[in-house]
Amino acid sequence: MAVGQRTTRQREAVDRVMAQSEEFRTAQQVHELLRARGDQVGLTTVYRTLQAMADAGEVDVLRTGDGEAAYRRCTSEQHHHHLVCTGCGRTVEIEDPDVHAWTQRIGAQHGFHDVRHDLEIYGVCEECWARG
Amino acid sequence: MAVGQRTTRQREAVDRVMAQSEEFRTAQQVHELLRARGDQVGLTTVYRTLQAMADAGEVDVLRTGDGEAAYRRCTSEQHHHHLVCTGCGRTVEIEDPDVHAWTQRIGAQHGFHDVRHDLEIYGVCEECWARG
DNA sequence: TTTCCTGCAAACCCTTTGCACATGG
DNA sequence: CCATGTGCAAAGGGTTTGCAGGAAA
Repeated sequence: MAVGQRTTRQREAVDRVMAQSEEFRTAQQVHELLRARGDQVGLTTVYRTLQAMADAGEVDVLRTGDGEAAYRRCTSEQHHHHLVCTGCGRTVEIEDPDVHAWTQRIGAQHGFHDVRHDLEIYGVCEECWARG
Repeated sequence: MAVGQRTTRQREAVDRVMAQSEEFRTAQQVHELLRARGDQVGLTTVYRTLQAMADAGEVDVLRTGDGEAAYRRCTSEQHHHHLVCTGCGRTVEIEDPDVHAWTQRIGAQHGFHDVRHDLEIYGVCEECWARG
């Protein structure tokens, strides 16, 4: 848990669900999973908790093709990107050997401070491609 | 214009706006730009036209961080990225020597087809930094 | 006890859809 | 003509917020 937050039944439940999988899940999916396992947590709280976790850097966020926010536990502290299938949403985590350093260099060259970047890679995975 | 579509004042207006810039714009921004230049086009029509253009492969689509769809004219020009100042919005165009090739390689390694990517670099430019 | 958290309901906001009218071909 | 496009208004759907009650510290 991030500092400055209280330990509540609801947050522990969300933590547990996020901890047990590496898949991206929307807030609604997390909420449904919680219901399924008997943890009663309000949808609002799920939204707020996931946002807090994202702010704290505990989970990654991305937007699905139809505009939903999807969250997934960070599996590596190291800077990385995601290769996302636009067909099924399957995601592969990609280590980033060079891009980060390159963007820092570019930013510095142009006198920019506090440089960061967003990189998402999209494609159609083998299965979805075969399926048509 | 894509085949099988009628040429209307509204579509020509949207085409014109999209043609004159390489920036990503949301439907609402396009609508506002049209109003500003005196082209009266309904927001609904802007949405429908941009979707049609996306289906026809005339524009690229991506989702912004807060879930809006953003559209940009497909450019056959060289692939490049933008270094954007989060203070004043100033943008520097950056040539991309390696990132594109790298993402293609990564996608292929994981069996992905039709691989593309979005990369935006953010920072605070010298002036904004000095200004505090 | 004080401060933060929760959850319901309602508000929000972008986007899509139903429908009657307008218009390109 | 008539198939397609347009625009208003209303519905959709995910997400956020106001607020009163509840729980952690």
